[in-house]
Amino acid sequence: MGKDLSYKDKKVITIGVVRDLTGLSERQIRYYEERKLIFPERSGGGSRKYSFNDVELLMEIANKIEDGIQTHEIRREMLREQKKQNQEEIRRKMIQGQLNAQFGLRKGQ
Amino acid sequence: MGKDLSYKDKKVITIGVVRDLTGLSERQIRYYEERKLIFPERSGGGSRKYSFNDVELLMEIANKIEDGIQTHEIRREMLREQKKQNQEEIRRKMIQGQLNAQFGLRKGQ
DNA sequence: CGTGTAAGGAATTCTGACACG
DNA sequence: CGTGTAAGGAATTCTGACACG
Repeated sequence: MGKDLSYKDKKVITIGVVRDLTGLSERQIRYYEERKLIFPERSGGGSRKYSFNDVELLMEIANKIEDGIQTHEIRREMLREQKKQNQEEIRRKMIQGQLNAQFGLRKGQ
Repeated sequence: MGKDLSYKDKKVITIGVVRDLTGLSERQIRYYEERKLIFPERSGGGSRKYSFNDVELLMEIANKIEDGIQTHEIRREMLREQKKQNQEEIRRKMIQGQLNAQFGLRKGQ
């Protein structure tokens, strides 16, 4: 149930490493969070922790900003994409439900 | 040429996160480095950085130590494994070389 | 041998603010 | 709006050493 997100989605990278990986400034990285484009986790002491996916996302964000797109516009784009993907997932699950009802695949035993 | 080591082998995780991920103490993690079982990179300021592969390796090491195997013995095991893998790689490359010679596949145009 | 710990210092990160434009 | 920066503090990490066993 759900794919193995083990590496790419695990939030383990501190902001300094993200800075080195992306070439962005820490200021920029924190600002994109403030604008709700990126959502790091926090360590017990409060340090931000990012995933490799976050790193890739940050680079996409940086590209769009260079193209003059504003953060709130980027945010809308991202929300739209997400909604589309959620609906796809719902559709898949409904189809799966139909199949299970038809052929009676039960989970557990 | 060579596989895409992009995530699993990238050294981006600081020791505190590795501690949380493995359940080992920082002392243990540093000690296994001292015994040449693990090889983190260093940031500019000198902080250790580990890969997900390192994290997995550390858990294997911890298991062996719990089984009473000493670090120098673990080290020998690892060297043996490495040597075996290197030889496999050499063999593969030689075979590949033969095939290229036979069928004249040239690289570049 | 493998690990805990206290010690002191250095690198890292955090937040809120002022600045520019 | 997006980003730089100086400021002060807190969390993180580092090394070398002493301890136990």
